[in-house]
Amino acid sequence: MSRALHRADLPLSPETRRRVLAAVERLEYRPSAIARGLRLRRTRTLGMLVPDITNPFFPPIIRGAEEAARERGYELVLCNTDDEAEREKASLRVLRERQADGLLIATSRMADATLASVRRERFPFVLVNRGSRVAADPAVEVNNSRAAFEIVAHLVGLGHTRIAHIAGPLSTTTGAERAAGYRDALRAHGLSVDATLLAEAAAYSEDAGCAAAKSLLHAAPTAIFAANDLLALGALRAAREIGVRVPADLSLVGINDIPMVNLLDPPLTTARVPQREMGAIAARMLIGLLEREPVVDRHVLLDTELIVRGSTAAPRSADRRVA
Amino acid sequence: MSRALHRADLPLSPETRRRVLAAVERLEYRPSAIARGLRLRRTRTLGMLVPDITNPFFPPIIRGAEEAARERGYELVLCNTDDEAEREKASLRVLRERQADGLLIATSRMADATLASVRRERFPFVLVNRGSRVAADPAVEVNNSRAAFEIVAHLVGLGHTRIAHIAGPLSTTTGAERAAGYRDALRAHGLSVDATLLAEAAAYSEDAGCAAAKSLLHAAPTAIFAANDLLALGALRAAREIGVRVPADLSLVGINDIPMVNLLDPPLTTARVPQREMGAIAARMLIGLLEREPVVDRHVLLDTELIVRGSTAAPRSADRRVA
DNA sequence: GACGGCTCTGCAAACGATTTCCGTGGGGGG
DNA sequence: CCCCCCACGGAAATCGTTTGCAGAGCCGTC
Repeated sequence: MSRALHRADLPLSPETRRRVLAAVERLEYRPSAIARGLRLRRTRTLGMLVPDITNPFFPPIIRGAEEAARERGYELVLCNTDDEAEREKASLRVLRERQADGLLIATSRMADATLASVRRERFPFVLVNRGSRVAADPAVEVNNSRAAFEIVAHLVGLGHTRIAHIAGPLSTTTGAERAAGYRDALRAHGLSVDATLLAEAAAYSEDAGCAAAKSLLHAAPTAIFAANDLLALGALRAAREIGVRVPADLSLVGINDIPMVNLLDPPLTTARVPQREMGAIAARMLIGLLEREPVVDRHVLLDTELIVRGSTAAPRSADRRVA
Repeated sequence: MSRALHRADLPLSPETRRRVLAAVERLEYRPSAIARGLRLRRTRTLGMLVPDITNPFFPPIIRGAEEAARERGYELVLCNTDDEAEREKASLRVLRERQADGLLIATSRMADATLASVRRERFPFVLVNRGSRVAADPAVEVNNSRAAFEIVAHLVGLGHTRIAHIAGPLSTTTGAERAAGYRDALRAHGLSVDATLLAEAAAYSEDAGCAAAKSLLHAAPTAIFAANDLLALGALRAAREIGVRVPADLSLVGINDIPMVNLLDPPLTTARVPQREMGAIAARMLIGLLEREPVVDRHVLLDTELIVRGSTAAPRSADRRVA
């Protein structure tokens, strides 16, 4: 029976196969994924760890992964970790109990110990939107330094010289790489790196962005490059509260191009991350590893696309110079 | 063994139980949810159907459901249906194969046939943010007519008399109920219902809202009540494109209070739906049904809370009258 | 007519946990 | 001294699928 359904390679007369299929139809036979999982010790299920599905950055990644997985007959099971080690461990336990075949890890700062334990147990995984200290870990990342470089170049091109940066938590690879990219870009454009123009946000949240922006605004930057859109939104709120106009007094840039930032007033200039694609590539990579396909490129770097909108403009001094 | 772990009621000396637990610890024994599911024919898994996780309305509902489920030892498996009958059927098949114990159905317009088949097979389910023709179906809904009434009352209180409505798809229960509530509220305030001030959106999307708003603006309303925030965002875009100022020329209200609408300029007046709570209540209700608990209230109606922000103001004529 | 190569069928084992059933040994009560 | 009950250990059945193996037909060839 299962021979007729699954093993196209086995010799089997067309007539027999047809009869089996007819019986399947008639009895509305639905194989039990549970029993199959028990026997095969694989469930065609991928576990995905995200910090928080409520963060608009993640849903498109999830959908991308889900679609790529479904194309190959895999399902996706989601776990929110809230970036807490406790929840990470609990999620891992659940996914292991349910026999997930592999893991997509999109938590920006999973405790190193947790990641190490996954690695030690040889549980297949792919990192999404983050790297790790271990170069051999398969990962799909954004070219953060290049994104930072383009953003700084855009601001410099508009005439800005006092460009501040709200860094993401430096414990995350994205936060660290973007901050490094910011510094490199400043130097590449002959600008000095001023410590008063650099603040580390406590988290990738609007509140943290607001707090960081308020401290930065004392140093009177003409532009702020925030490490992601949520931080930029916080900075926008801070600017409003203090009475700084965007973009007249302050240009603002984020990263990610999450939904709705195009509807803000002013609409946010940002670097678009191909989220769906990122999720899809990661899922395909993981499935490739699981099925031991030969040529799996274990490290993908995705480029961002700078989307210039209304939140960036020439600084006032430059205006005057032109006028 | 399983006696020691699961059956607290059975007689067992404390010493023996302790020894078993110690062995479990030592061997790092992790029971396989797969094998247990096969034997027990229940998996402590809830399936959840949503149209699109990318729609910011759903993630908080999902998290609420997930947390309530986890509290009782259940997991949540998510399926996006994109409101397509095909995908709905496929998702149902997957969830059945994987032996989900019950379903949370948050798709606004699941094909009646699909819902009927679930009902016929006595697959336990709870409807979320929607009702159904069959009154006996357990559901957690929003008091849509009351929400619509409050919104219209707010606009009337500001002095508006030409109040338009962008209805959601009337095939959805939310769309139909809100449109009905809008009409009732107009009549209750002594205003006539004008067909030119009513448009049905093709979908709950920003684009559909933009298109509907453009057609409505010909009738020169002083306020638009959109059936949800995404539609309101579309209306906002339409107003901007046409050069109508919000709220000076046009007041705008949505429903849901999805994230970031408070950051728009102007921030959106809307009716907040307790999304997390809705998800949590639905999950608890479903688990109650599954475990055959006696007193399960099969129909919950949640109230919204009107959040007045900057997108609503007195109409210009009223301004003049007051001045 | 025997034999080899097909196709097909049926049997049985395994996957891992739960549950039930039964047997045994010891201790306490009658 | 006998009997019964309790705590515990061990064995077996079960869930539904996959898969290996053995054997039964059947046909064609030598």
